[in-house]
Amino acid sequence: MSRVTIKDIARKLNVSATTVSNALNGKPGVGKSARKEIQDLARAMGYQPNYFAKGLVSRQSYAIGLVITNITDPFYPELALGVQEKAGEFGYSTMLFNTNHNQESQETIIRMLGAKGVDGVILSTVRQDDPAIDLLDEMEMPYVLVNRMILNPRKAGHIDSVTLDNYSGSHQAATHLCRLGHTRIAVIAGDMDASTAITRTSGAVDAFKEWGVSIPDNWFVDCGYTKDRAFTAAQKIFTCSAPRPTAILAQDDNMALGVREAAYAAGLRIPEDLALVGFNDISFASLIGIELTTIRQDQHHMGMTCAEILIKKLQDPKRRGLCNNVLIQTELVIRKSCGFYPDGYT
Amino acid sequence: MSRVTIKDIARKLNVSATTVSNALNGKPGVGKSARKEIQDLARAMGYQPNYFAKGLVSRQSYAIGLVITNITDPFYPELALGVQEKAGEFGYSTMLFNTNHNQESQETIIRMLGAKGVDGVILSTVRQDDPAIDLLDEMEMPYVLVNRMILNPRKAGHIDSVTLDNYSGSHQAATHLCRLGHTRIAVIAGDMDASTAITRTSGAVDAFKEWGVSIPDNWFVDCGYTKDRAFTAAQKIFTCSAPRPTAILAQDDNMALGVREAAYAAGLRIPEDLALVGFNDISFASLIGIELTTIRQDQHHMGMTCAEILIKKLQDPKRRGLCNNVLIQTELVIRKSCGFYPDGYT
DNA sequence: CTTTTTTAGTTTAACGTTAAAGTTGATTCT
DNA sequence: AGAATCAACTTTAACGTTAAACTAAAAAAG
Repeated sequence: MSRVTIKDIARKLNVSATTVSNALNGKPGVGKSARKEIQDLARAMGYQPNYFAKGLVSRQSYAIGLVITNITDPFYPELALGVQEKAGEFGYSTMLFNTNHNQESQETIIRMLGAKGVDGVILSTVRQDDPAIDLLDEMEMPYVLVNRMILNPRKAGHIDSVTLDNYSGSHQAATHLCRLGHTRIAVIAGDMDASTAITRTSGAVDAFKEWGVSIPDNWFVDCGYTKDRAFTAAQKIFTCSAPRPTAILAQDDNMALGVREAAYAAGLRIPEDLALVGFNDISFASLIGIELTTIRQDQHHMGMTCAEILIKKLQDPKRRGLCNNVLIQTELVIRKSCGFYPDGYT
Repeated sequence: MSRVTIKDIARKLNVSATTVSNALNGKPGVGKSARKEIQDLARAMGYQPNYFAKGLVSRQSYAIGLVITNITDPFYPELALGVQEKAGEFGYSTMLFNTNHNQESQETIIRMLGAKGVDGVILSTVRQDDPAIDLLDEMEMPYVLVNRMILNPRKAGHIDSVTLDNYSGSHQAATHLCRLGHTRIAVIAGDMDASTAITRTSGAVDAFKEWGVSIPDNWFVDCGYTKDRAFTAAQKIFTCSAPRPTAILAQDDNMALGVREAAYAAGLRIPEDLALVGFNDISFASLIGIELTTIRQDQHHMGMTCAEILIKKLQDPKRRGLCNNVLIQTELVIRKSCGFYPDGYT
């Protein structure tokens, strides 16, 4: 691989290595004809600058790390793609790592990213007071959070984040159920140590208040963002509650799918016996037979946005002091799972 | 980041940099007590070896590249996860790149991987006679193909690959349809320039022969591996063919979902009016209301396998000459989309 | 026409690590 | 006891690139 070095080119043309370097990097101090000669020869010889030598002197890797929980969660692929595309535009490559929700491995990964010399990190799905954040601060590694923000106002002011407008998304979803006349609504919440779940819950609670809907405590289930846990939680609600809820607000489409399976298992029809709303609009939510009413978010855009914030910050030291907290707007997508079809939708 | 160098440690302990390096890398020539002292101080100072300096002298990056078409295709996340996990076990990190089916960007990506000094590449979904392969050979970059193999016997002998046993998988699927009594079967084939599609088609064709089923030419559609194209292809078949096929063999679950939507749009019920088989068993194939009969494959295992082959090859030059072509076994998963439920399945 | 400035270079050193060759002084062998 | 071996180091150089300081000649300025 890349065996041709700057020195080889220099030797052939009887110039110094520095001149070659300057010529190829568009720096001044090289004559017009010599520059062209050098560039042509470099191309002809298939010269590729050595990444390690460059990194050693510049202390830049032009690589960023993207740390997610698990790429097999349908929430992430589109996000990862957005990050990679935007990073690619700036000439950065992306290293993707899965923590599998494991705190320890998250720290190991971050340390490794540091050792590999990435220029910055995009960190998804951190918890409040996550030690990963302190670690990154300590390493003086630039980073941007995505899909979670730090709510603690003391920290929040200097931590960049790109998140959904979870409050208004969840408010929209809850309002939709209330408007359809539901008054017995259960909320299957994601991990309540996550900013998304906290904010989504408060959006729903406020909507319920506005509509005068009150909900028993045991219909708020803090169950963790997985299909299986949502299945179990829903099962419990269906068997233990009389009267049963007529609607369920799941804070995530995967969880909604879990609820759906539990509902079918309990002999309930959707939407006839149970209205169901999800959150995320993963690709499969639109399939015939599923047709989940949900809150759409543009993960691709989220990915692009956080990559852009990070890289601009890397490239422009002036931006270092500024703090970006971007809220991505959501959209209510009405399908069939709540039993209300808008005009033109069949 | 990683500001502590070997020299800092050396200076503090009045030894040479080489001794520190040797002590930390477990090499001989360092006294027991000195070694311990060095290791302790290194830990205390938070020493992290500089990746670029190491790479510059060792010419190893401990990074591999994984080139796929698009991570948002549900086929890939599990594969990517498997690659990363296995690579991680060996201390390698993975750089993921999406070609978006674009030949040119694939070549750009491979060149960039070369420039970034990855030690090897896992390349998915190449075409027969793909220029990417020549490029990798020319760069003398070790690589393993996954999900495709090169059928041309002149080349095949020295190209590692990990693929499904597509022939027998497709044979199983076709046999299943024939055994259920179908004789009017259409095949929606993926891109016929891909080894998977070629092999899957030949497995199906052989099964049809064995059952004496003959199929008109226009019921073999070479349509490209996407849901949308499969939708269009199926639509055409439903409207143009009389009598209509009673079963469709889709060479991919996404395509099967496209066929499913087209069938519903044409007023056909599944399985009553149309039996449908997919291929891959993506996670959504099992959802209630979809319940697609399909061929399961273990992408995670595929990912692990190809990462292992690549890295073992990187680490052991003796293996360089050997060629691995691993076939991963498939399994027929019978759900409801063909109208036959085995015992215990409701 | 001398002095200053500019252009087009060169030389040196540094980034952090490690391989290779050299230097001690102690230990073992005969 | 003297030679050979060994252990525990050190010194030097190299990996490929670039920043910084230098030089020589040409061009511009006075």
